[in-house]
Amino acid sequence: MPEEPRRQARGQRRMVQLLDAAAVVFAEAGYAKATTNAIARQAGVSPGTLYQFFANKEALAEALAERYRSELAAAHQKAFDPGTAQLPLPELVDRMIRPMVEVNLENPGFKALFGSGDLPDKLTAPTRALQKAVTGRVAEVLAARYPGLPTDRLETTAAVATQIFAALLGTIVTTPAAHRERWITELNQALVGYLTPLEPARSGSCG
Amino acid sequence: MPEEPRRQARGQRRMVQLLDAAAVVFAEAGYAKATTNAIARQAGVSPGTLYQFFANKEALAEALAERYRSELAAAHQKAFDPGTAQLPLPELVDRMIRPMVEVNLENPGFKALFGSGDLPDKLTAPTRALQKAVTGRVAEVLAARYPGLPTDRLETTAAVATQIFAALLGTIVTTPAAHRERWITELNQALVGYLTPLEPARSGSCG
DNA sequence: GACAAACGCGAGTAAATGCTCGCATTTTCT
DNA sequence: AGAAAATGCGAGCATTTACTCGCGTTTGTC
Repeated sequence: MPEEPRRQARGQRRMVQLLDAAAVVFAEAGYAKATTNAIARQAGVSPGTLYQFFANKEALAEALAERYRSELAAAHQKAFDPGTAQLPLPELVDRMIRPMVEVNLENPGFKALFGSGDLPDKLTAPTRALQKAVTGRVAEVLAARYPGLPTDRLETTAAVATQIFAALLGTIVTTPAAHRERWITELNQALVGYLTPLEPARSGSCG
Repeated sequence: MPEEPRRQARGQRRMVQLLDAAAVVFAEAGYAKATTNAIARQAGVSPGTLYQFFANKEALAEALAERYRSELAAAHQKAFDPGTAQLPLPELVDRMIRPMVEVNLENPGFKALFGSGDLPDKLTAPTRALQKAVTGRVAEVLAARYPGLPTDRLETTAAVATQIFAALLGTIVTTPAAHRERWITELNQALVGYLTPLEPARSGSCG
């Protein structure tokens, strides 16, 4: 197999440019209907140039998914001081939700790679990686808050919470900003409702 | 536009056969990657024959969605005696969930038309119709249980509940039957948790 | 400056795919 | 029986699309 060429500064910039273009086109058309020619055009580049940097459409999607993965990790790291896990549940959930919604609003292509279930088998890999990264984060937080929870129960809960999140994400990001808060509240309530049974009984709750 | 020919019994059977085949192929490949030639082959029929009965791929999907819509309605009608709405919340949710899961298990193509977000714009119509039918059912039940709820709040709640359901449906139907119950329980808990705040306070709950 | 490697182009290709068309067979109607 | 309508076939068309290739330009290194 041909080895990766040693990239020049110009090439690195082109790659960023192409990923940006891919994000736009994926967001507009979805992965399946997005064409590599359209991505090249969006980047102001010829199809040949695109293939100088990415072996195929799948590799492009993979690289884009990797970018999102790292942006997500950064956003979460910024939102989690140590001690966050001890906050009241609604606030904890809020702190997990907001950064992810923001990443989604800033990166239009995210949903196309994260949410959709109708992708060709080959793309399952990058998508699964994204989902797994998110689920992993959620699991960490749950583990910090509920130290007594058995591992398998924890993983199940994290998976369900992530899927609920993914389900409402589409509605949230496609809603005009004016009414967006309403759906975020709704998502918050759904997650809080799902997680509340795990909370230890609060003293004084029946004052 | 050419009017629909008067179908013979043979033709009606072919249409059923083609819808069955479409369901299988959609389920295996997803809508986008499913080819009409493959559907015809699956039905043991030539491509020309397929187009004798369905104007195009979209019309095929539409007819399939309509079939699912009616199966769903039948399943729900069977599950709802009058008075069901007054059951304890977990049981009510269970009664809503089970028939839909069953319909999904019996109809492999359902998820491909119901769940996926990456569909071409044209298919948005049948998909939306399916989602709307389900959401409508949910809204009816919620209206019966919570008569005081304002309409917009009711619709929002129904939409969210439906999306949560759709999100976990994929996991449920792809899980081997042995572990399926576990995920159904999880879905139940998520929905109960989300809806509990709407319940009127139970007397004696702090006995 | 000279050489190689990376970059860039865009017409072109092979394969896939939704769909058509001419023609043959079967069913329905009178 | 005979006409008309419905059903059936499958080679093949028109289009799309991921990807290639030959060749020219720019960049980095000595």
